[in-house]
Amino acid sequence: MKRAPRVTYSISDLAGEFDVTTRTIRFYEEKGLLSPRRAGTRRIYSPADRTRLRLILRGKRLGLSLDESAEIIRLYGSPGNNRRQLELLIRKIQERREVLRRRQRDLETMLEELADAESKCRDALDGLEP
Amino acid sequence: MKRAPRVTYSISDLAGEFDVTTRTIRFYEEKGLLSPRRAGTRRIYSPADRTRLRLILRGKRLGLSLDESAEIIRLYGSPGNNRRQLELLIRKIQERREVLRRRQRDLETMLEELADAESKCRDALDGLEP
DNA sequence: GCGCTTCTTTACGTTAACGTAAACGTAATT
DNA sequence: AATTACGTTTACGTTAACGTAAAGAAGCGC
Repeated sequence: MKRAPRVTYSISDLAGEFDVTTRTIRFYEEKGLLSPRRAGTRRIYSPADRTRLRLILRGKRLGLSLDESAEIIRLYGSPGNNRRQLELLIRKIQERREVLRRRQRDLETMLEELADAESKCRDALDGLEP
Repeated sequence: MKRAPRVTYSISDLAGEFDVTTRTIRFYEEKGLLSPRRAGTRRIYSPADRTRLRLILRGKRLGLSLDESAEIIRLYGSPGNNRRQLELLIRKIQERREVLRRRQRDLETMLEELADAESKCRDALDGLEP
């Protein structure tokens, strides 16, 4: 029998890895987005906690508020036993996907516009050095 | 000869169209992101102003700060006469594109995860009603 | 056991991005 | 002329998301 690998992280491990301050991580906990185990008074983070943190930060980069990220994370975690619950959950997920697809289009547009701007710059440069 | 179409918008026109408050639009002006013409004391927005506003709001949805959006908008607007200027501009644009491409990957990942969560929900539902 | 580093809680401060309200001007409608 | 609708400036308030600082535990390396 193999032992479970038993990977854990300290708060500054995670802070270092994701390039945020420990204050930020504690703040997320305060808001209910993380709830690490404790060893006495110290926080011990599991790989699952780490994943959560990554989700939160990714959400932030995409312009989600912490509350929005919190909701998404609840979506992942809820086992959803009841039938009515499950259907509601699916609807919620679909809503989220809609929003994200819209952002995807926003991103496309923005990238195209930037590409356009860049090529215009290049044209201007070419016109400058015959 | 055709007349120029002479399209203009009032502040509440734009507020209505983009679903923001007039306060928001004035705030953007205060920050230097918009500078509409005036008719006496009233603000008159051109199609170009409208486009700017759209850029700003799109940026917001993608998690850009107003300052970041301001920089991007300057990128579009700057004629870039000088050669050194042009090269610097191209570099800036490329930086921006890099960041956006990363967000694109973030978005992909998030969408996949949501799709996954949804199908798991559906499986659970199927297991419930034979 | 001692110093050093890392961790803890508590609490007040800060910044961006607006909200909200007052007090007033102007333009069209009735 | 009075009401209604929309616009203006000025100014203080609010919220999210942390920053910063103080003061004290607790593990570890020698």
